[in-house]
Amino acid sequence: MAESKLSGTVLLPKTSFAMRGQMARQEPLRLEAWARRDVYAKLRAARKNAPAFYLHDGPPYANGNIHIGHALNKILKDIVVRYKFSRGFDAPYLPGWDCHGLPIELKALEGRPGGDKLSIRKACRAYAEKYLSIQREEFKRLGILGEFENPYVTMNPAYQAGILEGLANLVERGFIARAEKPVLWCARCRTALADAEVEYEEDETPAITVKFPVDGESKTFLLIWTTTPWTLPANLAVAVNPEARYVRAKVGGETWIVAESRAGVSGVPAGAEAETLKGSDLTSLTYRHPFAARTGRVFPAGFVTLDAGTGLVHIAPGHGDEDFQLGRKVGLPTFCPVDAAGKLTADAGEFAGRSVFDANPAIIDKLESSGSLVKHEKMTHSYPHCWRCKKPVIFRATPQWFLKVDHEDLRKKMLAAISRIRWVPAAGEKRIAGMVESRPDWCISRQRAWGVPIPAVHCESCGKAHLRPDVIRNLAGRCSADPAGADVWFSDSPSAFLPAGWTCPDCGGAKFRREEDILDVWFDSGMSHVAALEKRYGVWPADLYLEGSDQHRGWFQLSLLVAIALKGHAPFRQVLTHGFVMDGEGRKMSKSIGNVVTPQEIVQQHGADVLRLWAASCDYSGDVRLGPAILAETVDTYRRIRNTIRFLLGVLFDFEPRMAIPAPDLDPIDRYLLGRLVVLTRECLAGYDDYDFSAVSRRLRNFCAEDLSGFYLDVLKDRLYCDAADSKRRRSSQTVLWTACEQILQLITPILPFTADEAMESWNRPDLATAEIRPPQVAPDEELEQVFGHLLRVRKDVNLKIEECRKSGQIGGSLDARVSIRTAGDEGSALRMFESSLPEILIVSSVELSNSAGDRDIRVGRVSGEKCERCWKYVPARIAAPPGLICARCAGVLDSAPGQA
RNA sequence: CGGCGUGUGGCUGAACGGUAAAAGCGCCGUCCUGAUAAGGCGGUGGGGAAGUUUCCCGCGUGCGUUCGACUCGCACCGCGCCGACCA
Repeated sequence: MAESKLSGTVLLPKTSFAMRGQMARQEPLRLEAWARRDVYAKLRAARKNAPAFYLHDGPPYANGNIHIGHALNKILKDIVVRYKFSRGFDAPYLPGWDCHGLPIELKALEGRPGGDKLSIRKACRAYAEKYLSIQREEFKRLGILGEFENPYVTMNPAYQAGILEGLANLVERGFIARAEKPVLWCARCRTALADAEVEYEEDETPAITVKFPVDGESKTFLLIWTTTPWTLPANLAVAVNPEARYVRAKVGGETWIVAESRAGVSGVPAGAEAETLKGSDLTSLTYRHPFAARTGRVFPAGFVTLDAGTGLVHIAPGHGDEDFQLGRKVGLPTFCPVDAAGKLTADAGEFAGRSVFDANPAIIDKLESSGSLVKHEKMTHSYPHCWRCKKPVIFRATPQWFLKVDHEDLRKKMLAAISRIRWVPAAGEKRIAGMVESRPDWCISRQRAWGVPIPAVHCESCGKAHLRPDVIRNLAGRCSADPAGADVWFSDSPSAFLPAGWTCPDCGGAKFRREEDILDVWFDSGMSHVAALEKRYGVWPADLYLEGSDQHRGWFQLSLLVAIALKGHAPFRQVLTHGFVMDGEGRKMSKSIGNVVTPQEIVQQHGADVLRLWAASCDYSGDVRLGPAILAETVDTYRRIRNTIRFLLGVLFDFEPRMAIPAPDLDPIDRYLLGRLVVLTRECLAGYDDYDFSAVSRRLRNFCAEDLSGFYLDVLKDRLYCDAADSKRRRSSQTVLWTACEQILQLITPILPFTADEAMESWNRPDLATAEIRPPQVAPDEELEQVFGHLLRVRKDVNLKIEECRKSGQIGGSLDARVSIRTAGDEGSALRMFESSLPEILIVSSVELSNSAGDRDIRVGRVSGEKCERCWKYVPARIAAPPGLICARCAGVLDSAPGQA
């Protein structure tokens, strides 16, 4: 057993860094250690006077467990934050949560339909708190670094105060106005409904075609069609498609105007004499309302289609969204003669007092008797119903608070600001600009319970609503002081917030009712740059916003809107967006398909670092994919990187910086690798700076696989294992390996913080965790790179020949090989320069080099001689050095250090 | 239906308008057993003649611009995000 004794003289890698990390189990322990050491605070302290980089967090909604999209988003953010720290920035990360809003209110309401506003709000708060805690733990488990113990929370009184202060400033500047807008309304529940609160069911309704007499032309009528006769009392106009073809058809002594393609179904007999014209030809006409004493006009509207009805659309701005939009565009009032109970009001004339659905037959009768009714049919179609009481809902205009997008040129200023922001990817600019251009005024009020109140007061005598900055600020002040926060608006009387003795400036009234509406949740989160970032850090604007691409319409836009209105500047300098997570085939993840991948299961199975590596590997500029195959690949990549680190740590077990060889004295192959390392670092830093993390992770993986495992480390094994421990050759390599290990650990830290930390711990290098990354300071050596270019090409071809030899059974391992190379030119001189190192570089036992007149020629055969029992190379003659027969080099090593091991 | 994106081998993904399938992974074969639940080396798109040397087709589909198109333009299809779904 001579060999086993000789094995003891070989310097094999030694490390406590395990080959398999068991990350799912190890990471939680590491998290505890981070919490104990408070690494986030340490990092911040280490960068106390450094330039800062503020990534401002977009608050997730505190509802449900986190999904893979949350994980992608937070991991990308954490990579940025950790990278910025490693480049010497102070990069605070203040996570936030969005807590108000309908989904939570609906959840909290489940199983407890009753309750007053304050008790509903209490239940909502408890619900949001619960999920905030759950999500916080889930985010922390991913290794996200930040102020998780003191996040910004939109339902916290201090934040609510921030929202209100912002609102007060907007009111003061004249951005907030009250106007009517149609909303989905349940007459039974007497409340506005959100889109999420309606369900569509098949319903039977009347469908009538009605004649509107044209002004100034006798016996000429516009034919309109509707399924909601009760909206006719609110009719103020008719819309036509300006591009469509219409006809004036002669029908029994009358002229009916209708879309050409709809004439038949609208009651025009086939073959009727007809004159065709364009929709735009109709837009100057006026008509008399069929039963109300007023006239209306015909307007062009792109939304008019010809797949139903007559091609002429009855417009009631108080009862339909498109009607409302058109009405606003052309200056029609928002006429809504329907009250909260769904009853027609006095403005509806003879139909006053009837509920809208009862009014239908009465109105049809009236039209019938006045000869205005052309057709009366029944129709079934899907119609919205209240999800609660299951009754059909109506569209009804009610007063709402708006933020005026064109006040003080806000829209123009937004567009100007958009062009000055760095959008990553660049397409984001076009996307958000298009949305801003076409966005309507922002309706900021919601008729719900769970949110920040809009502290307006209504005069009891004249009904006028007053939204006053001083009242808002009073409430803000109360919020800051009272743990109940904005609840005080609902628990206290409105006069408590008014100046003493204040009376209604319109009518002198002294009694006031409080506004019950709350703010849209987008107002909450859109204010975060002041209510969180600026309040907490005194910093404004943020350097970076980083969210999913859906936020172009959401958070990015509304934050921008609020910021430009308040401050005239964008709240961010750069905006980065990522796509959505699809399954392995690029399909949307859905429960019904069963292709949902959760971050929880990946973390549990493979650890957070694998999930982070996946996030870092994908090209997030579009949608990204995640499925079993992709996950398996990520796991393999992780292992490759991990094992390379493990080997580096292993071969550095007996090295310390004091043993380092000065740069000029390094062995050429070590200098070569150092050069590669410089390139690696530069490219990785450039990748990080461009937010191209997939380039970074690919570059790191390739470096580990190709430069290190495939070449450098493989070549080095002989000298690291078999040379004398403190030989210059060995120390030279270790000098560079040391640097390589440092660099790699620092470069992977943003992506694989758990693994990097584990390695630093095993290496006893806690200093690396807070150190800045710097490329090794070495001058590029082009000559050396060229020479190694030649060597690597030759090596490739030698390997091909070796493989042939192996296939034919002549040799097994490459050390069984003897290589002869005939070559010339630059390659020849490069090889000659390294002649004595060629066996090592090629990992063979002997190399003969000769000049070639023509093409390069490589031959490989079985080496003769005897195998050294220590280093396994073949030599002409072995030396007897108990316990075995070894080569001269090995004998020398054992002589100088007999106890080596 | 509209706006904005996106589409390259089994997977992740490269490619100034100029030789496509870079590189990696996976897979297959093989060596090693001193990185060992590791590591090295080699091979690996489809179809057709054919056989170790050539030829044809292949960057979602189809047109177009060009001497030349993965790259530019148009249309269509698939997928995704955001909206509009109505009188």
